[in-house]
Order: sequence, then structure tokens, then C-alpha cells
Amino acid sequence: MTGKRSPARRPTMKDIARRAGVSESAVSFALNGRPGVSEVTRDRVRRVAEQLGWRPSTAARALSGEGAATVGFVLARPAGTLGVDSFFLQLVSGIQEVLAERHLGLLFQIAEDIDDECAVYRRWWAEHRVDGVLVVDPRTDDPRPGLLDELGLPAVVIGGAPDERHPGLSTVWADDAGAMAAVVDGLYALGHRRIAHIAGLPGLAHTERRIRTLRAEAERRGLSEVQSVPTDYSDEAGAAVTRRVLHGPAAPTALIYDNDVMAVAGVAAATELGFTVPADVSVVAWEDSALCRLVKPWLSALSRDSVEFGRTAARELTALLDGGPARTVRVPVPGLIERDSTGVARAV
Amino acid sequence: MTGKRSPARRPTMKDIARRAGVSESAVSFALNGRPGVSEVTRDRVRRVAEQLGWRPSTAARALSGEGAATVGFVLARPAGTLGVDSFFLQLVSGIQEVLAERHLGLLFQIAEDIDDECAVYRRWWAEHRVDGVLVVDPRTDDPRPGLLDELGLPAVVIGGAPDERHPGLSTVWADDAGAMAAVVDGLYALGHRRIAHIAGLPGLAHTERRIRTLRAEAERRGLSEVQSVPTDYSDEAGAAVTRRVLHGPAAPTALIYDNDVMAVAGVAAATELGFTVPADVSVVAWEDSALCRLVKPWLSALSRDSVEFGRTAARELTALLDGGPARTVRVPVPGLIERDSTGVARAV
DNA sequence: CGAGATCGCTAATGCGCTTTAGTCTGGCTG
DNA sequence: CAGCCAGACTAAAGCGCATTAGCGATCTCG
Repeated sequence: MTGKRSPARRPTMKDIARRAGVSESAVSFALNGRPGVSEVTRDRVRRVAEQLGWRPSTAARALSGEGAATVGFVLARPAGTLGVDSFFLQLVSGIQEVLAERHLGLLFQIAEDIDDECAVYRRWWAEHRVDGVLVVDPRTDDPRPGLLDELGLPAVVIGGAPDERHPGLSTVWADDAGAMAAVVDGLYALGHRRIAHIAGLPGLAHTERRIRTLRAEAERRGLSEVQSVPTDYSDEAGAAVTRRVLHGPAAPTALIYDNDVMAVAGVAAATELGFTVPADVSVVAWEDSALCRLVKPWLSALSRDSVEFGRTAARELTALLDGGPARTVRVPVPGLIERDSTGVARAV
Repeated sequence: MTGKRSPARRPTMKDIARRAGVSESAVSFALNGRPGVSEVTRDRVRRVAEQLGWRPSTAARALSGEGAATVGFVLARPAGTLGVDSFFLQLVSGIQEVLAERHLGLLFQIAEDIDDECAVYRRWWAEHRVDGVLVVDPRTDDPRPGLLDELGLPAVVIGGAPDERHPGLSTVWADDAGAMAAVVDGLYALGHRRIAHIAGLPGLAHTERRIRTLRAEAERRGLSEVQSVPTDYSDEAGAAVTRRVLHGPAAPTALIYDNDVMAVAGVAAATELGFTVPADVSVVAWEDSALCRLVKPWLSALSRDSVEFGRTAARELTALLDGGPARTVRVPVPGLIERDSTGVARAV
């Protein structure tokens, strides 16, 4: 009879205690660096632990009040728009890097929508699963900060503007208002006066922020033919909106897309309509990726270091878990990489 | 003095017991559907639990032998090639769907390389963090199945051919040998006799399988000018290899790319060299995605349902966790979606 | 009608760890 | 030399849950 699984019992502190000839408490003291044991004993215990390949059971640790050594990350996006941009994997990659150093786990979950996401937080909290969470895609009028405050779950909001109503949360964000201003500056300098902004999901804080900033920048320069059109980030939407705005006599001469996928789809759509990029219309993608250099012409894009963004967020969260104060930190404004899709505006 | 965080204590079974006027054990019996309490009491307890918003502490559960209610997923790929294809997020999305139903958490980690990945498994096991794991990117001569067997950690290998040496592991895979045969069939029928296969990472089981199958198919038809070139999946490699194989007098008339990104990069490279797709050279991408319809010409691609793939894998793992036997299940062979990048071979 | 089975429930134990409250020894002080 | 105290360590309790043993009360059947 072969057993179901080879047992391979994991060593516990009791095993260490026995082998080292001390009590379990001594082992605990020794391994956690607290006073109560002599240095000699501490060393011996450490050696035995290492030799046995001992690692603390997170379950037991969590149960005795130490926290779960895990942070949570929920992604609430329509299933269709999931794999399209590379931003999230890069972000997660950066997050991981920092968490791994401290042996913190990352509990990952995909949710249907924001209510579902809130339910996940509640469950995680009740189940004692996570010590803190990373929140992405902050919205205008977002229910999550309030909930997390209420639950007392440490959290850092990624990509949101600081929210003074929830001083318990940290925020890590890039000033896309500044980036938008820079883009408009550049386009204006090239002679563009009619600009369309194919925006992302309405309701997302940064979408609204970009739209607001664009409007403000336009007003500041007396441009009246500037518009923002929200989408769902999909390539279909990008193409459809492109066709729509390009239709008619006073078509924009510059298009700003809120992600790379839409930009690529938009270029294809524009080309089909007989527009040449950048001769007839300039294109800027808000998010750089391999994609931007996979198509012709190469896309000018706003580039940021998403991995570093993730690292920063994770660092803020660990600081919070260590009992530090909530902070608001700004990561560098995305920079415009000028490639082949932007040029001097066609003479009207 | 405002406390650091609002306490918001989570309810425990003791609270329920008190409110329902029964013992803790009765509560446990009631809530877990085991015999030992009357239906009346069970209902009452359930109601109280719900009203209190009680959820079992996974820590406590895990400690009392029930497992951690979590499965692990490690991604070991070079950081650069991380966000490029949409396969993983879709896979994870499918996995989630199944896990969420059973309230299983997904612990996600990115590793440097396969040794690092093994270390992660060891740690997870020792820390009692996961009940099972999902393994991707199986390799020829893979150390992971052996390790997982040794640790007694239930696991399902995603995308690997069945491995009779480790009967404890389940396997979920698509028969890409069959798919490759179908692709070659199609290309052959279109008159293609010289085919280049821009393959993925060498050492990955499915890369080797595809290469082997292609060779076999070529031999079967007496084609001598068929080659496979392994790459690192990056767009740069895709472009570089494309330029290389297209150079010279007997250039292939058909190119098979092991992912969508390389295919797109390859088309761009070929176009630069003066080749027209599909007039001069046909292109097939092994992995369909939005990307394939973002470029001109639209790419013919092998399409599979990655989300369903993930679902299937997760289902197998949960079956394993329930004590079921290890199984090998095949998901449907990817189907060739013929779009605009494949055509009749140019007359030689 | 009494012995055993069954039901509905409670008390107690253990999972692996942290932490508090001791215990004991040796050295130091007055 | 009694009295104290610091240092090194142990004993025990508790975290939230599952589980086993146990205990009356009711039921069943010979």
C-alpha cells in the first residue's frame, strides 16, 4: 500500500527545542532575537533550526497575533480588458520584489467589479488573511478607502491623488496632470490646435484628472476644439472612437490615447480612413510598451517605470505595516518619448 | 488620543456560541455541516454567524489541520518578457474564477529562475502557506515535479506532457503536436515547402515538443528545408531571427512564431526587408490575442481559450485537494484562425 | 421494563507559535 | 551572612478553530 502522500513532516519549534535541549520558549526567544537567552544558546538554537530547515508556520504566527505575513492585491476590471496592457504585470513584478525581501506573500485576486472587490476586502479581513492591501484604479467617489479605514486594514492607493478624508491610507501616485500639460505643450509647439483625447474608463480618478487637465490646458491657450472621449480601454473602443472623431471637416490633428493598445488600434483605424501618421495626424500613447515599437510608425509614448512604481508602493505598504505613518509619495512624472508618430501639424 | 487604527474586532466562534447560547463545539458542528446538533440549533447558529458577519480565520483553520485554503502560483520568467503576452493574465483569470467559488486564495509570486522557484515551493511548504500549487512552463528535465512529490504538495502541471515518473501530479495540457501538424498541413496545402519556426524558450517542454513535431511532419512529407530557431520570446529576438532566416537565396515562404509578440515583430522586420505578407511570406502566430488584429495584415493565429485552460487547471487542483486521484486531462487542440497573413506560396 | 443504542450537546485537547508569569542560580551589596 | 537582583531559562496560557471523549436524556427492541 502506497500512502496517499509521503508524509515529510515539517519541523516545529518543539523539534528544535528537543534537539537543542532547551524549552520551546527559549527557542522562540532565540529565533526572534529577543532577550531572555544567552548568546551561546541563541547560536545553538539558530544552528539547529537551520539544520532542520525550520520555517515558522504562518498559520501559527498569524494566530498568535503576528499578522498573516501577506498582503492583498485585487484587480477589478472587465475580463475582456485584462491581458491587454503590460502595466499590471510590471507593477506586480515590482511589488513582488520588495515583498519577497521580507518574505511577505502576495494574495492576488481578480474581481468582477468594485463591489465584488469590497467584498473581497471584507472577507480577507474577516478571515485574517492579509495584513494590508494595495489598491489600484482609484475612482472619483471611491468606496474602498472608507471601507479599509473602517476595517483598519493598512492600505496604499496606487495611482490616486491624495485623499485628505482618509488619513490612514498611504498614496503613491504620478502627477499625470503635469504629464498631460507637457504633452499638450509639445503638441502645441508642433502647431496642433485641434486635439482629441481618447481617454480610459470614466470614473477612474486618473481618467478624470487627465480630462480635467486637458481642458484646463486648452482653456489656458484658448483652444476650443479639444475633446476627451472616455472608453473602456479596449482596442475596439479605441478604433471606434478614432473613426468617430476623425470624421468630419474639422478633424483633430493630434490624438492622445490613454493606453498603448488603443493607440495602436487608433493608428490602424486612422490609416484605413486615409490618414497618414504623423503627416495628417499625430498620435501619442499614454503608456509605453513593446507594442509601441512593434507597429509602424513607432509610437511616441509617455513612459514610466511601472516596476519602480510597484516597488515604491510595496515599500510604502511595508512601512505602514511596521507601524509607520501614512504618507503620500509622488513618483516621477512620466516622460514623453518622441518617436515617429508625432510631427508638425498639417497646415489647415 | 486617536488610536492607531479603529479596532473593529472580528467575531469568533466564541461570540457566536455566546449569542446562540450553545458551546463552541456545537457552533463548529453546526457551521461545518457535521452531525451532532439538531437542525433547529444549526439554523440558529447559522443565522447568528451570518448576522455577526463571521468568517472562519484561515490561520486557525490551517493550524488545526485543515490546510491553508490557498494555492500557489509561481511565474519564473526573465523580468523583461513578463508583460508581453496576455496568456498569463488570462490563465490566472480562469484559475481565479474556479478558486473564488471555493473561497480559495491564490498566492502569487514572481521568481528569478527555476531554482528560485523551487526555493519558493520549499518555503511555502515549510511555512504551511499553500495546500497545492500550479506549475507552468514545464521543462524537459524539470526539477519541480520531483520536489513537489517529495514535499507531498499537490500540484498540477500546466502545459506539460504527462510525466509517468511523477504519478502524484496532475497534468493539464493541449496537444500542440496535433496543432503543429495541422499548421504544417495547412501551409503545405498552400504550397509552402520551406518553413521556418521561430520557437520559444529552449528547454521548455512545449517548445521542444513543437520543434520535434515540426521535424517529424517535415520528414513525413520529405521537406528538407524546415528549421526551428529557439528564442527568448522577446520582440527583439523575433525580429532578429526573422531577418536572419529571411536572408539568402532559399528563404522560407512561411514563418511560424511561437507567440504573438514575435509574430508581429517578425512581420515588421520582414516588411522592412522588402517582403510582403502574405504574398512573399506567410505568417502564423502561435497564440491569438488582440495584438493579432491590431496590425496589418491581420495575423493568422492558433487560438485557444486560455481562460478555460486556467479553469480546467484549477478544477484539477481542487479535485486533488479533495483527495481525488491525479489525472491527465487534455484541453482542446488550439485551432487555426485563418486571417490575412497566410496565403498561397509564391511560385519559386 | 431494562440494556443498549442514539441523539444533542458540552468539556477538553491539540495545532505551532508568542508572551507573560514565574523559578532558580549565582553574584553582589550592606 | 542575610538579602537582593539580574540573568537564563521554564511553565503555562492563549490565539480560533476542529475533533475526540464523555455525559445525560430519550428511544428501541427483545
